[in-house]
Amino acid sequence: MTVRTRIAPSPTGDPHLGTAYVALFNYCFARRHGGQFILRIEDTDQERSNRRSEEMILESLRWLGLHWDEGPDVGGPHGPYRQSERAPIYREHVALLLEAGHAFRCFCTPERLEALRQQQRAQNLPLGYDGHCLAIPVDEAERRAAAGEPFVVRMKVPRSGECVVHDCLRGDIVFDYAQVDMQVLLKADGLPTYHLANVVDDHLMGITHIIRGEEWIPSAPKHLLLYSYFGWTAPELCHLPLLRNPDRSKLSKRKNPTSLRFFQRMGYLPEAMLNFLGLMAWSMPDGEEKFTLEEMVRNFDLQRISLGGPVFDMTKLSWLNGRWIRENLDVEEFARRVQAWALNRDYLMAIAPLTQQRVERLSDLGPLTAFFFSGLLDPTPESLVAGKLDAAQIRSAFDAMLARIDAMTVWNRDTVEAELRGVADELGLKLRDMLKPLYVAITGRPAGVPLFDAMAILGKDISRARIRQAREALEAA
RNA sequence: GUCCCCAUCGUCUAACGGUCAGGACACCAGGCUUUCAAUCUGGGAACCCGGGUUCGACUCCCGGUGGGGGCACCA
Repeated sequence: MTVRTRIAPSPTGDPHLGTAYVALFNYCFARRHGGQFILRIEDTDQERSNRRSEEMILESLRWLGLHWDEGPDVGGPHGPYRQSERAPIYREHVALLLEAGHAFRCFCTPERLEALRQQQRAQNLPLGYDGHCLAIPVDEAERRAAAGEPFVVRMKVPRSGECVVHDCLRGDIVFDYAQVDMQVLLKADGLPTYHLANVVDDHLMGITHIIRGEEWIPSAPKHLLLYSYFGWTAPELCHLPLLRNPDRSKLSKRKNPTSLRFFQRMGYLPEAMLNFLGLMAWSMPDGEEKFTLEEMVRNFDLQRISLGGPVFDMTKLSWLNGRWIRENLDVEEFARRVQAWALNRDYLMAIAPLTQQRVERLSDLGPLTAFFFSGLLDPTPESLVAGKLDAAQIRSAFDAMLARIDAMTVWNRDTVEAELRGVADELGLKLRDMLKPLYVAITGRPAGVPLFDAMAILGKDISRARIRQAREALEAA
């Protein structure tokens, strides 16, 4: 049996560091055992999934050099590799479960379910479906469904007994079935939920080892139950510890930069990123900290994973990145990397129109545009509070901006302007007053090229990180 | 609240019953260097607590505490 692993990102936002981390381990495990590594897009959430996000995720994983053997872009014998294109497959499988009595139609309204949850919460009961629609006779359920009444399909779960989940790192984990929810498998829109799609696809795609984040442990019993309902052998399960923020909570974009694009814009090398991710929860047998992807593959062993959730420490990443720059690039290659990073024609052409009118000598360009070629700026509190607003006002303005920026999917001059005007209105501030500290946060100086254009060019990730850093500078003051 | 997972320097980790608990980042002090880096040398810094098991526990078991995650028609 050849080993097959997969990374299955959901295209609902920026390419996440955690995706790269899990992908790396899946990649290494598959390669180490001469197997295949598959990329599958989990876009069953019609509301949140979007193509742009999918493109960015693929782009970032390619940038890192984690090549997949099968995927939506390269195809393969088990396609399609995009779940939204597999709807008929899931419906067939749901029909199988329904027929075998392993699943049932549920006509409960979202309102009823919400009320149920509230009641359970109030009484400190475990949350979960109460089995209301289990009582509906099958022929009646079929009639109502045929008549066009909206419904979902839920899986049946034994009301007693226990389920043993074998995790290859933790050993056996025991759950009472009583605490496993009767999960929705097929949503009212006809698309499957993660739980169903994931099981069906992993089986059909021949996945032998599921290496995923620890957050999935609690739903493993549902997955195992589904495998047994279908009469399939379940893959090996291996749950990786979650990457953490410095405060030890699960790594999140609210607290830290998590977008792979951010790290790219910051000037980290893909080799160093991968190397550092390989240092998260894993170590080389000889303790060596600097290694290539190939070396990691050659030495990879799941048993060397440590289970405490690692804090992602950007300072150490920077040190490692420095080593890669110094030790692995000759001057020629270093120059090429820099050029590809920001001294390329596209980037310069975006900046040129903003600067031409503002220089008297070409040499004025340096100070005027330094912030375009920088990472984080580390502004002082004094420089930020130079305008009409006081520190507290600026802080809340920054908070409001960050909230809006997080929600933005389209990033350009006009959308940035619109959102920032929105923030000023929301806070009852004059745009001009609010923009002054923002200008310093983004460019590090009191004046220069137009702000909205600068933010558009810098991109969402760096812009957001600079605002967050400025906000923190004021906090400390 | 409830279920589950986890627990070594501030951080990433090594150790898989017998080590003065090792390395790395960061920090501090020196050396080298025209500056700054880089680099070299040195330093401080950890086995969460309490019970067992054992001749012997960081290592195994139990309890506590602490941290984290899950509890959606999101993944």
